Amino acid sequence: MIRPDHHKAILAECALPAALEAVGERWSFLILRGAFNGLAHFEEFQATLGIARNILSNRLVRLVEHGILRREPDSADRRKVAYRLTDKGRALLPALIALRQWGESWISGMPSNPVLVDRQSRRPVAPVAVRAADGRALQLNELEWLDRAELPANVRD
Amino acid sequence: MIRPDHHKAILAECALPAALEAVGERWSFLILRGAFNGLAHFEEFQATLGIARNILSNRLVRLVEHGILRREPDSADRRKVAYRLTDKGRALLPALIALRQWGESWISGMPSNPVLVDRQSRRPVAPVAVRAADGRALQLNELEWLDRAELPANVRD
DNA sequence: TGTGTTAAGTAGCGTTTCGCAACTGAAAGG
DNA sequence: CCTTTCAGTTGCGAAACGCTACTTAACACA
Repeated sequence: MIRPDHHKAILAECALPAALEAVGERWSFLILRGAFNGLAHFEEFQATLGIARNILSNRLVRLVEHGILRREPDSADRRKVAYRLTDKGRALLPALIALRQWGESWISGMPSNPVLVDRQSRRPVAPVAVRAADGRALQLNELEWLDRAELPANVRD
Repeated sequence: MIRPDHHKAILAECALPAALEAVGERWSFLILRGAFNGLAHFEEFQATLGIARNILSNRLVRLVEHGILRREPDSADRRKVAYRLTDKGRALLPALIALRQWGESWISGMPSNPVLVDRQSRRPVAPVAVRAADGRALQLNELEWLDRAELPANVRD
């Protein structure tokens, strides 16, 4: 158990605030969802999401600054600019899917469209879960928060 | 592949906007992280997170309205109120951990504290990943977005 | 070469949300 | 009583958001 007087110090060492600073704004996740679904151009995002143009502009700049999207001008048509996911951006898929699945289960109550499927089986992906190193899905009562200093030394890094 | 003219209609059927409406505000995830770490009282959240009191008050009300936290007055000391995670709130753990792990890998570059460990092995949990129904972790190139209508009928629901 | 259209923004302006600090009110505690 | 604690609320300035209109550069084609 974590001692109450250490909560503040401990929670400051968490990467969650840093992550939220990059993608925590209202539209960021929706822009990323669009990108995962193949949107790439300013006008595509704008028309699809219905986001205000100045906000979209601002979010795209910020996502590029954070290295989540890459801004690549089209050499064939120099009016066009494509915003594409970087590896860093693609790495957000589990978080995005986890959030979407939560919405399906606990808010909308129905499966979203489009469905993310495994290309081989063409079946929907499994629910995103927290798992042990060996792959077992873990419930909350099988989990525990541990101060890093209390970790067995061999797994500390 | 999804036809461009259907993007708007299709993305409207997604549960992500609904999820973000519930937990997409700036402090919501940090409040939840606090709750997962055992915080329960107004003053605890306020002192630990350094959030403005009016914002905290507003967020707690909203999270309770969404059924993510439960507001339970303390029968022994009637000044005190405990905010505790509901099942709906607890179900957000995978999304929260996925986001935190992304921050560790791509922003802070170091493991966060406290560490979430499997109680049995006392080792950190595995990276949250998108997996096939059989448990295989899937890369982005093994995934595909499919319109629900194109799903094999036997797995459509 | 002029005319119209498209892509990607920018600018102006009102509304909403955020954040700080000070205040309130009820309930312990001594 | 008198003080402290807990959980908020209020007032007000600053920042973010959203709508609409405007701009700028680059095609397209006659």
